[in-house]
Amino acid sequence: MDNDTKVLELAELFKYFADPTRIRIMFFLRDGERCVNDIADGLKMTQSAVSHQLKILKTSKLIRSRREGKAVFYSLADEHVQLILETGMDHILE
Amino acid sequence: MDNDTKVLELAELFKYFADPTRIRIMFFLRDGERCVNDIADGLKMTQSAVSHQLKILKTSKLIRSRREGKAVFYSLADEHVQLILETGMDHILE
DNA sequence: TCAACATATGAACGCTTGCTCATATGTTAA
DNA sequence: TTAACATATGAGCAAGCGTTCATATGTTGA
Repeated sequence: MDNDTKVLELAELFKYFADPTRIRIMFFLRDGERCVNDIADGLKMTQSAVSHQLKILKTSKLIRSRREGKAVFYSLADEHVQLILETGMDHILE
Repeated sequence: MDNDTKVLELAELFKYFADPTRIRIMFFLRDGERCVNDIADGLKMTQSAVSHQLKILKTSKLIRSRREGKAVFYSLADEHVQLILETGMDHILE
């Protein structure tokens, strides 16, 4: 991967963290997996808006999904996601 | 600071990392401070575009500036900036 | 198979953002 | 002060993005 590609992908990655709704969703998933409806209820958002954002987060590999019957459960993809969130938070709180 | 404010500020922070031009500028500053013209030359951008982005990065406290004669030198603000960039890069390269 | 529920998706709209172009401000040397 | 250089800024435009609304797809139990 050349440098230009790295820069583009890095900017792309941070773009997914650059929205309050997605941050809230990722924070909401820190305690473990949740289904779409629970996320929508918990964050007081429409099911549609949540689902759109979940798709974006999943496509970007920041979250995972698992179907169980009618429900689809989402969870954070790996510890990088948490680390990025926490480093950002450290910066904010400084 | 309440949670809503934290989320908004965190999203705001990542927004500044979410642009290839700003990433390139920050990478360009990793080796030490540089003046506006050197950045524009090094990144093959117009002086105006660079200056606009530098203002954004400085307002958001991701970079610092220091005037020396006609030139203004910019540098990364602190180690959080580097850490966020590096953690993001680790994620990309995984 | 059909009704009820859970989730996903497409279109459209309003808002934001990064660029260019033109111009303004700041600084030094003469 | 004035010319020359370095940097900053304002207006305007094109592209991208998050939401809502309407609808489609997927799944289960009867």
